[in-house]
Amino acid sequence: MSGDEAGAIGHPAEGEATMADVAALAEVSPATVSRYLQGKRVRDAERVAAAVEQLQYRPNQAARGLRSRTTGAVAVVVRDIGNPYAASLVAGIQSVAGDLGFPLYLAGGVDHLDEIVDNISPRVDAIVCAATLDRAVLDALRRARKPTVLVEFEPAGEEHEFDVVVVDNAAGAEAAVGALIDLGHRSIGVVAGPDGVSVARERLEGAEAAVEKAREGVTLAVERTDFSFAGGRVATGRLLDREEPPTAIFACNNLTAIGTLQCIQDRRIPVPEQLSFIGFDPFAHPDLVCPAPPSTVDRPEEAQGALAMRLLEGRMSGRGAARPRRIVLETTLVLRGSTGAPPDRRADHAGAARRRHHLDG
Amino acid sequence: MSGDEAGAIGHPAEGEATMADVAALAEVSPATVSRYLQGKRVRDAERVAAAVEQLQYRPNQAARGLRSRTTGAVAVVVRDIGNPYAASLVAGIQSVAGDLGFPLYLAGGVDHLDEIVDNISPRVDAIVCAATLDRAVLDALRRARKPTVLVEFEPAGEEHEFDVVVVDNAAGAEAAVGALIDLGHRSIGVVAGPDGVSVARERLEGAEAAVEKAREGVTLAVERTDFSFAGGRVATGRLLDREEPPTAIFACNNLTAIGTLQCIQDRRIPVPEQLSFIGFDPFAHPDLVCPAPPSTVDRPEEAQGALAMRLLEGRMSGRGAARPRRIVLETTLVLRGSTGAPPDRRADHAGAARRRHHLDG
DNA sequence: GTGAAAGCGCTAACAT
DNA sequence: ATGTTAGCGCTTTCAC
Repeated sequence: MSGDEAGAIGHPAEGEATMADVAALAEVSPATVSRYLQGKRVRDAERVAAAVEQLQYRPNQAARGLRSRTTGAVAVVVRDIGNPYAASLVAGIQSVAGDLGFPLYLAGGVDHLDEIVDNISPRVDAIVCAATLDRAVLDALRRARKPTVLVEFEPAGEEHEFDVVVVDNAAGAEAAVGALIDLGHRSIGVVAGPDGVSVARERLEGAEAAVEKAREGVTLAVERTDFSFAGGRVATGRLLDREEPPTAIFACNNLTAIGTLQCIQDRRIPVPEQLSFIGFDPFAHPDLVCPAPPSTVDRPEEAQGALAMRLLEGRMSGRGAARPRRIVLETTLVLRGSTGAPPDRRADHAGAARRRHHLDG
Repeated sequence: MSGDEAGAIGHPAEGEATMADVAALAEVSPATVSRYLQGKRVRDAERVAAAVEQLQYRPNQAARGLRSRTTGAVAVVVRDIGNPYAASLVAGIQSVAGDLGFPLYLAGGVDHLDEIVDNISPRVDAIVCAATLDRAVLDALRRARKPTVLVEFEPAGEEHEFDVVVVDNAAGAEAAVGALIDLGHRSIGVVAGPDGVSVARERLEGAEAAVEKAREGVTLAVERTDFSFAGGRVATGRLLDREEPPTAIFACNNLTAIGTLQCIQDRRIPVPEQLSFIGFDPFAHPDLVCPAPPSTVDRPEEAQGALAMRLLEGRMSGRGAARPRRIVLETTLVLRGSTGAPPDRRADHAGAARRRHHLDG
């Protein structure tokens, strides 16, 4: 395919033009073309550029990778791309990876994540991992020996050498529970996550911190879940079945929040009149949610992804501190219709509701 | 790194073992190892297997690709991974790609999709494209000269050579509008999509077909949108502002459906008492949606993705018909609380509603 | 700054 | 069925 006549004609009959073709057409050596492509100064840059353009030359990534041991690609690891949080994160990563010219591998699956990481890691220069981490996955990440950034999930109580981009989960939870306390709630239910998951622990700790700061007789009723949709539903049922059910519920992630709302819906509990609600993680369209638009602790998901990708880019190009970096982003508490005063403090609120109703009619 | 002492020790000091290392340890030629790895029959298979295991040998994909001109990877092209439909589809593709051992490139972005396809195509053996298609994207797909399957979106009125996995959009829309007609609706609003998008056209045609079949005085009020969220909201407003507003609305995709519901919510229109609603595409949690759980025409998104990937696998391994295949899946109409009889036929329904209310209280 | 030459790790002819 | 050989397209010494 490469050869004399190809250069002369300007169009290798079939298949891609090679660097040798470009070199021949530009009347330089392949080495010069290679240098030109790497952005180095070259005497006949214009002629080379013209040849590249004329032949529609595209470097062969396999050959380049074989020689230089790079791939020019990045992997993003998530357990379930169907989770809106993961999808937004990936969207954020994708947008900056695209700008940087890095194709993105999507590696995922609920199980065997360690094997998946092992399979993908030779194909990439760097990894973004936004999945709950167990020992096996962590080991796979280490085996990769590639720049890696952990997004949102950190290994449970363990030293590690990776960069990290997280949100301040504890502060977010504290703000949420604090807001409920300020409204007068004294018994607050928490739909928590697994103890082994970093974000679950932090959010629970944040909730507890808010209670401690209040220093009044505020009690927290905690139900653990697996952070699933169904788990949230069951846990909420348990909370509401207690002797003295809470007047407010804080659900610690997006899936359990759905479960909580479904349970509330099933039981036709007036929100926020009888029960207030705050969830962690944004809803796509809160204004369409029953029984009331849910208050949420929102994270900047796309920004988080974008930041992770930029961090990685820095590592790959050798810039950045040698030490692992840890970036903590802030959450935002958005109070919506699902949050109000507890029943025993609602006199004035009920009046306000009536007044609003009048205005509507 | 490869060489005599490596084989003897069994552990190349650093970096990966090469095929030569394996061959030396197993006392066969590299070619035999290569054949073994490709699943061909080899005399000393056990010894080779042992050597592979002992050295933790992982083939170098770059070298393999350079030689064999394959990549072992697949690309999935979507415009916006944040769209739940796209995310589900990708999940379906991912699950079978994982089983087949194909890493997945996620290629996407709203703009410049043709360039993105050009960039990704040399890195993959096959492409799944689930994005609206314009001339530029289509050309990029053709330039790739790789097995390609189009999911959901087909080029607007144009011959093409690609495999296709779609749902029967027209039948789905016809079922939805037919159900509204059967309930007694005579004026039905349609929030349609852009004329250039195949699914938009088909869904509108399906709606029209239902009206024709009815042969009574049923009229369709059509508002075009760009299939966006905001577009759906505006279009719904226009429908409701008409002289004789429709008693039911059919929204032709998931984004416009959200917009429609928001508009309905804004105007506090009772659903389904005064206005019925059906959308195209599933909602993640329909029971939590206000003002009423939306009826929807559901597609088997994950199955669609899985099927596309299997089709591709067949093409890559040379199996399958030479001619392009076209697979059409069925949709499912799910009627929920957002759909009922029109106001002028609600006498009995209102009674039913009252009765239900009594039972609750 | 440039060109010549070597070689990354693998697969595919080819001859045996 | 096996080994030998060549070379995929590129980057990177090295000498100039």
